[in-house]
Amino acid sequence: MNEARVVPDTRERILDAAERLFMESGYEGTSMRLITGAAGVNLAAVNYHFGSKEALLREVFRRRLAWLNRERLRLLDEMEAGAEPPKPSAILEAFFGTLMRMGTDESLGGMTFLRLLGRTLTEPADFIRAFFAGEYAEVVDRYKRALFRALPDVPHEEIIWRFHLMLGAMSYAIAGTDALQAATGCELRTSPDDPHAAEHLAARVMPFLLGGLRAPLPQFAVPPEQQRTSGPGKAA
Amino acid sequence: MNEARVVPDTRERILDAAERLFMESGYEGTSMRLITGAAGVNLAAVNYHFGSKEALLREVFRRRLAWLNRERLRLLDEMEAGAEPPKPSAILEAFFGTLMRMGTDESLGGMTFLRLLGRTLTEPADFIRAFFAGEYAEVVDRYKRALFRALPDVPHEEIIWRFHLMLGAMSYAIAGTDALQAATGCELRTSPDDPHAAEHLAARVMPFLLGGLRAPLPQFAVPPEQQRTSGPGKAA
DNA sequence: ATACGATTTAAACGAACGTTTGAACAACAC
DNA sequence: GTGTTGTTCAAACGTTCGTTTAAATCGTAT
Repeated sequence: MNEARVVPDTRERILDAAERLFMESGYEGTSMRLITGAAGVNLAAVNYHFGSKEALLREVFRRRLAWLNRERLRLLDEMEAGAEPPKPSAILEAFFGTLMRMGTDESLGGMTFLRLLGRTLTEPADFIRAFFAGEYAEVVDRYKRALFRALPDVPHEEIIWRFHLMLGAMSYAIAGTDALQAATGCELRTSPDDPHAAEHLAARVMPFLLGGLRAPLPQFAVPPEQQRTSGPGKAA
Repeated sequence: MNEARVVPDTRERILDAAERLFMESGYEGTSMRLITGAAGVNLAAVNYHFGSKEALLREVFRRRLAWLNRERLRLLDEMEAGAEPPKPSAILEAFFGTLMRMGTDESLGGMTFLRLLGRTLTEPADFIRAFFAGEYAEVVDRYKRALFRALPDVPHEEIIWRFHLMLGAMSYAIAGTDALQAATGCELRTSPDDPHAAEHLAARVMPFLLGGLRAPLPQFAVPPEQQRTSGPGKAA
């Protein structure tokens, strides 16, 4: 038979094990033998089902990002169908709130996937960066343009900068690899075990992000690419 | 002879090459043969001069962090010697501004080290996290307590959270590994080639960080560990 | 029962990894 | 000169890596 078989859970077992191990030790730090060992399958199973280790990583993310991308676009479509363009806070809530909601839903990967995502976004391997660029392109472009519309007085370049800064704060927070945690002696509880980790995160992070986005603009000359040359002052 | 020799630059050549290559490809992604090849020295030189690859990474950082830690403590000492405790903005300027100033000074590593630092802070390897915890412990503790004093109405836990979030935004920004850059089509120019990259960074990032630090506190119950139970409202 | 495609298995592949070795080489002390 | 000490070098060490192979096994349709 060729399709629609009662697929044995080998594929899923591999994906689950890889998701957890990649999160714990990174891509290069996790060997195929560790993955297949943890999944309880034969070493050759990864190459049979996915083709290569790189393809496995891509599939680990595709499985989760499909939902994330769809949900983010759906929320934005919904907001933009309204009478007036959405406010910055609503845009951030849709973009980052959706992400953090994944942390509470185990069927979407839970905190394990959240931490994996945060850590992998900073992996230097070329194929990883290329993969994310492709996976994120549409969603990021849509949200970027929504922010342009919501903040008409802020130069586009500044908005892009702050979008990246928000993403950085978010990635770092959910990654929880913070080398400073041990230094400060304060556990920030973003562990995959805490059932309320995602709620804590959201309540903690969202005000910070909004505060950063709406901070006064920097002093120096703004490239006059747009309407008014907003000097120092509230960005929103 | 046993000391004060006319040390050949082998050690420094290795450190410089390792700094650049670790920045480009990460710790696990950079082989000893690549490092020694780029430095123009023999493969065995690393083990002879440093002992192991792990020890090499530690030395790459120790060489730069010595100055960074000293300067950060000096500025804090200076501020705290004054009549009244330093304001949050001054604390952040000392902590993050010092970091960014390294990016302009090639003798301190320049943008290459800045990017390396940003990327390595998220490496999952245990020995890396343990090393940073030790290197940062004193400085982070001092600055943390300075922020407690500067923001007496904000719960300690909230300050620690925002300190980590600022660090995340900063790390991500200086790392410049942003997978989203390719997606947004906007080059954020944090490349080691741009001589003004560090100034751009500082002007861009500092207002964002301050805005985040001073954002309204989250709604939910504040642990009554301190004086007044500040509900939602400006944090500073 | 037989045939066949899909999957699993044990074993091996060549390549690359970090590290070690022991000889060669340099600079200085006596 | 000889001896000593710090450094470089080519070569090899044993291990682990991702991947491939070919036989064995399973489930089902004929």
